[in-house]
Order: sequence, then structure tokens, then C-alpha cells
Amino acid sequence: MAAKITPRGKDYSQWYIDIIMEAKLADYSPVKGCMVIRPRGYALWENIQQTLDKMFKDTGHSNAYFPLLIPESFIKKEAEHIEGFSPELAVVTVGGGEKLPEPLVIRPTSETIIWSMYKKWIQSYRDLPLLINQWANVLRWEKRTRLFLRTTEFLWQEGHTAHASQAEAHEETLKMLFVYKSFAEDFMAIPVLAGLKSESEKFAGALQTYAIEAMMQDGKALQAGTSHDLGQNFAKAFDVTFQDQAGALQHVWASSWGVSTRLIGALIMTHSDDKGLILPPKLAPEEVVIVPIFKNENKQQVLEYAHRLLKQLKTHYRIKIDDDEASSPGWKFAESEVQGIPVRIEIGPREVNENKLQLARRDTGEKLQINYSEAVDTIKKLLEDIQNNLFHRALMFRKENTHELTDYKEFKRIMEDKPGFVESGWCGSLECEAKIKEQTKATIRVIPLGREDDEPKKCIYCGNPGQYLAVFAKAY
RNA sequence: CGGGAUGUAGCCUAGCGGCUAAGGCGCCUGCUUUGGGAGCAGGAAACCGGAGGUUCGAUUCCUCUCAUCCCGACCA
Repeated sequence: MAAKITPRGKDYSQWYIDIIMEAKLADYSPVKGCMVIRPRGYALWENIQQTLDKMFKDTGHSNAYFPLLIPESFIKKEAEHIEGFSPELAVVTVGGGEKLPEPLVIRPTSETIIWSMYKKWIQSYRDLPLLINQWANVLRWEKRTRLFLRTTEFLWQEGHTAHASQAEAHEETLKMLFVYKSFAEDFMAIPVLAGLKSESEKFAGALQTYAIEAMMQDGKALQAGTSHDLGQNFAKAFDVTFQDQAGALQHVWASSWGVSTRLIGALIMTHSDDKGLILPPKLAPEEVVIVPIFKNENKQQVLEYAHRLLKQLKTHYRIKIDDDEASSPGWKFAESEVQGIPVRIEIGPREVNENKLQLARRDTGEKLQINYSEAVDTIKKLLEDIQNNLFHRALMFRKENTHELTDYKEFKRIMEDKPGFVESGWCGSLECEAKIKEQTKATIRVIPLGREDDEPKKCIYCGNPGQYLAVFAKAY
């Protein structure tokens, strides 16, 4: 009777915490707002890292590492940037027992320290583009925290690129946005909307912010990644110039983009159910678990059979065997479900005698019996099928909970009764956006890309001609 | 930072102004078991979140404080 997961329907927040605790992904730390990422959670992050890192390298980026501590004066150089971040900063004022001449800020993001270095490294158009990524921890003092979704310290990746033209920087911004989109969809099996952020949701210091937004099972939106066109804002703040081919001095154009351990929160809330975690096979720390079932008189045969299978599958899959003799099969079944392992192979005397295997898939709970000899191929197909099913299931859910609306009353009703995404016209004014937020708690998540040709609608709030098609939702 | 809730063994909870602080889960030992969270026997483990106060006596009552969770405002 160990794992007790609160059902989603009863208390969604508690369900989320229970999943994390029972699956041993993370734990609370002694410091408020911080979390410990446990081995199972970190293994997930490592898989995310590995895949994304390859995608970054494939698009020409290199990794580097910039320091944690940033002179306070750097942060203050870009006006909008400091204004946006100052409430969240942690500042070091004492070092080695002595008061520091200048306080040091623990990075909330690294634009400033990176651009201070880019000033040194960039002189000519020949030095561009400069395409650097770093994997790092950052710190933002948060008033309200939630495991993985919002913690004071979190792990992320931040790309910082420098370009010779505005067009190129913009292209890079979009390119990386779509890298995120394909990562989310192809690996995490999370359908996302890619689009532009409104002015009020924009990154402090950017010209434009783009984001991918996912829908969680409670109908709320989660921003899963952002990509910013920084224009020349940081280049100007740090006076980073280059000589172009004509010999003229210009400020450099920039982009930055990031995803964080928040993705793990997105993963949990997109796929998991009341029995525990559900993981997409491509990112699961283990794709397969073998559970041997035996009595004393057939223990030998069953274990031999199971280990023979393990040895054979090991070269194809991330796999483990749960052959601990102290716990019962039922316990192990439940445990594999709590942990979200996509495929479980049950092997008892029946299977041994008939030279078969019993497979159980985590996403649907369905069980099927196959011949031993079919194992490698069937599991391959099954894993692919699970990966696809998770994506389609999430996509269906999003479709069912996305409403195209022109009536504000209906908008309010939906946000109250059964929140989801609402696609509506928006006139572009800050006032309408703010009013909607005040009255419904919903914000503009994105102005989706690729929908520019849709017939313009009237603003859902004021009724004036809509400038944009906007997606509204309550958000994490 | 406002509102609410909760702090008793690793976890969940019971308890009462007074005797050795009780139970379940988990853990350890042994035996027995194993097809959906097994059984029996034995065992270890708690300065009852912290400080102060009331009292002959406080885990229990009072005050303060700290921490965590939930809801709001602010944010990836």
C-alpha cells in the first residue's frame, strides 16, 4: 500500500506533486524554493540534454561556459532588462569575509556577462555569426515555487548568438524556435503552438519573444521554450560593434533562446495518469523492464529465461530487470507504472513453458502475448506506437479543448468552467489584453505563426477590427 | 507579500494537562511466499518543528517564531 497518488480529478496540484515524489524524480531541499533533482529525474534531464545538444550542434552551435557571478553594474546596463529582473535577483555582497567593493549578482540569465565578452571577441564581420550555447544553472528569486515548473534555482540551456544583420538574427530566432518545436513534438510527444509573445509577456530586453506553448491536462498552458530576437539592445548596452564589408562600424544583432528543467514538468503534466508517470519512450531512462514471476520450484528456469532475454534485448534497448526476490510481482507491476516505464515484460512459468512473453504497455495498460523470437521487432514497434500514441492523445486533448470564439461571454464561461485554449481576434491594445486578464485570468499565450492568412476577426474584447489571431489561456 | 492549512519515528496518522507517547506503511532478522502493491514471528527507530510563557507537571493550553503545502498578487 505504498504509493498513494491523489487522482487528477480530486486535486490536480497534489496529483502533480505525488507523481514526482512517488516516481522519485525530485525532492524538496532545505532551502525554500529550491529542489533536489533525484537520479530518476536527472536521467530524464540528461536524455533531454543529449538530444537537444545534438540538435544545437547540428545547427552550428558550440558550447561554452560563462560564470555564475555577474557584476551588478552589468545587469543594470540594459534598462528594460534590469527592470524586468531586479525583483528576482539574488545578490552576493560578502566574499571571503569582506564586504565586496561591487555586489555580484547570481545570474538570472547570462545576456549581460556574455555580451561583455562578445565585445572582446567581435571586431569584424568575419567573426560573425558567433553561435554559442551554454548549459547552466540560473537563479531567480521566486515568491511562489512549484517543483520543476518554477523553482528558485533551475537548470537550463541558453543560446546566445551574434549576427551581422537584423535579418540573420531574426532568422536564427525562428530557427531555434522550430528546433524547440520539433524537439517537443518528436521527442517529448508534446504538441506545441509556436508563436509570438505579446508585448506584456516579452522577455525583458528583447525586441520580440517567440515561444512554444503546450496544453496541460487541466487545460492550462505551459510555456515550454522561448526564443528572443534581441535586436541591437545588448550590443548597444555593451557597445559591441563590428566592421562590415564596406568598412563601416555597426552594432551587432543578437538572439537568445532557452529551455529549462521545466520541460520535465511539461512532460509529467501532459502524459501521466492516476497510476503514475507516463514517459515517452524516446526520453525514458528505461524503455523496458522485465519482471520475472516465479515460485521456488521454477525459480531457476524463470530467471534463466528472463536473463537470457535481458542479454539479448540489452543491445537494442535501455532495459532493466526487476528480479528482487523480496517483493511480489504485483508490487513490481505497480512500481513500473509509477515510474512510467513504457513497456513491461512479464515472464512466469507459463511464458517459459510456451516460449512466450507477456508485454504490458504503460500508456494504455493493454497486455499482449508474443513469441520469444518476436521480442526485438515487436518491442521496437510497440515503443514507436507508444511514442506516437502519446503525441496523438495529447494532440486530441488539445483540439478538444481549443475553441475558436468571437463571443466574450462564451470566452468567460469557458475559462471558468473548463479552461482550455481560446483562439480569438485581438485588436492589439494593451488595455484589452489587461482587461481580459483581470476578468478571466487568461493571458495571450501566443500569436501563432503560420496563421497570418486567417481571416481577421474582431477583437474578442472591444469588438474593433482584430489585428491578430491570438491564443488565450490560463497559464502556469 | 496577503489569505488558508499542516508540523508527533524515514512516510502517513492517533493521542492526552500526569504512568513506558499508540497504530499503519516502510526498514532490519528469520521463515514462508510470489500471475496486480503477500503472510507469520521477532526487532531497531521520536529530545512530539523551534523559542518563550502559564502550571507542581506541557507533545497537549497561550504567545511568538520557523518551515512546508494550498489559494491569490508577481514570474521560465
